[in-house]
Amino acid sequence: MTVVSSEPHVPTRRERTRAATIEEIKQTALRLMHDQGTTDLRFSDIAREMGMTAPALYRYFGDRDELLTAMIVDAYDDLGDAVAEARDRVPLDDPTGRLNAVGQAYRAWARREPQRFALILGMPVPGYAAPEEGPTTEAAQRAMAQLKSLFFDAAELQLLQPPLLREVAEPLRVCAQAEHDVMHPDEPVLPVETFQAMLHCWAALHGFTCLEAYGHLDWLPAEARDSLFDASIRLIAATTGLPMPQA
Amino acid sequence: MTVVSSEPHVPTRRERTRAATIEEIKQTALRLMHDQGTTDLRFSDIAREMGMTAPALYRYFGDRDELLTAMIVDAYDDLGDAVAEARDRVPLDDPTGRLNAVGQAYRAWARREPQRFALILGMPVPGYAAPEEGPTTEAAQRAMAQLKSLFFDAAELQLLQPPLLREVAEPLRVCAQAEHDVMHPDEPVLPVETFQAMLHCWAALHGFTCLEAYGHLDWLPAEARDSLFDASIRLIAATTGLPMPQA
DNA sequence: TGGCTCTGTTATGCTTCATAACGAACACTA
DNA sequence: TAGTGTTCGTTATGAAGCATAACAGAGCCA
Repeated sequence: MTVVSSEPHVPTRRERTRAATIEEIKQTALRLMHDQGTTDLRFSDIAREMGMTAPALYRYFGDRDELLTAMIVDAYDDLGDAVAEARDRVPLDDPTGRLNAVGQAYRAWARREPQRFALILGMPVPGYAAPEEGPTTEAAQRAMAQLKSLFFDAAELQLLQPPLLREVAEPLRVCAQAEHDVMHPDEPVLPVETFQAMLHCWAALHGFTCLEAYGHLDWLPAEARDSLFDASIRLIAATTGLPMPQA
Repeated sequence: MTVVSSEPHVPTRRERTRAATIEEIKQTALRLMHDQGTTDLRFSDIAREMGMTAPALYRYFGDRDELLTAMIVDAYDDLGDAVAEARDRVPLDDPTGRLNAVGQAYRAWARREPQRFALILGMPVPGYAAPEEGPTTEAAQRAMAQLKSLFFDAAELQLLQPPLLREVAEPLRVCAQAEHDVMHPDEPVLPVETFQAMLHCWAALHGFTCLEAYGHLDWLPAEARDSLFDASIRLIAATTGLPMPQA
């Protein structure tokens, strides 16, 4: 029980297998969600799939909600990673290209895993009460920071033109300042109108993504949806003051 | 069983009470969803609330999905009505004001009834399979037409400037034409770039609404959210080519 | 009044979440 | 190598939900 070694924590064999089981549970739950196409998950199904009985899972997650919380955190992290990776594949001095990459990654992730997308950014799962101030909000902030940093980098390189809408109402103005002080005190302060435009950008991107991921754009053929998305990204770039590609 | 009267259908007493019961079931389900804050609904709860036993409900809805379908249709209709009513309160010659009214109505409805909003425009409820080609898609199209008609009216009055983005990729172009021919063959044809902008408009509006309704903007104080929404509406108006208010 | 339908009931079966009680494997210590 | 406590899994049990079956009373009509 007492850790004597000087290393932070040498995982014992038991801890390793335990961690592996936890991971397997989450993976199995993920696969089941994906297969069945719902955000619903049953302990019995997971256990059956793993060749175990349902009560055994309670050794690892005290509750159905606890498993859900873990999966929500994972999903946020995964989405954030996907976005960050796509963004960083485009050079810093091409912020519009980076925005496009971020948008495409966001969209692709949601289409690839609509259930996880619904889990984190949709309506809370029936019967699930998110832990207050818990790890989920942290994970959400981490993911959101990936989008913000795009604008920070662009601002630093002087690549940000004024956005389409210059006026910012007072409540949002003070709030932007507060948000900056709390979340990014070390970053240079972003123009308020850019902050406003950025939120609009997120909303527009998110809206398209939701509609598509949940099938509400199925009446459009795939290529038309792609065209529309491209157009939306260009509109978003224009409204936020990112340099337009050629045209 | 055979209807002999010349009137389309004189509802007999039994039919009236039956319809009333169906209505009460839906109302009760709605209230429970609202109270519990989920899209989950249990026959047992509804029955208990109505002073009945659960199996009795199967006389009115053969299935939990059947009840859900009915509620989805109602929700679409209700949303469509709310949007149309708000829109028509603003004169025809002020399309930007009408857009604002539509946006506010959409947003207000979603905030007032996040569960119903999730029901129709969110991820399908766990275990619910929407009937193919059923009444839900019709209801959805009716609701969506309320937004479109705003643009039709504006176009008819020559109040539509070219949108911010003129280029429209080929796949979307042909698709817009087809959509028009199928859905609104009698209306004058809308410029393709306006069609594109309109979809972007819907997505942006929907994105903000989703984020707010599901609590992902709770870190912003209410007045800041209002400001942001106003700004978004103005941005949307600008991108779609609607005349900007004063500025 | 007799007969039919409609509407509700109780009884039943299956499935899930969740807990309790128990047993076997493991790791560590003497 | 044998002993001991922890960990992990099992079966057993209970409560609740969906759904169906079988049955009983009320309404309507000849």
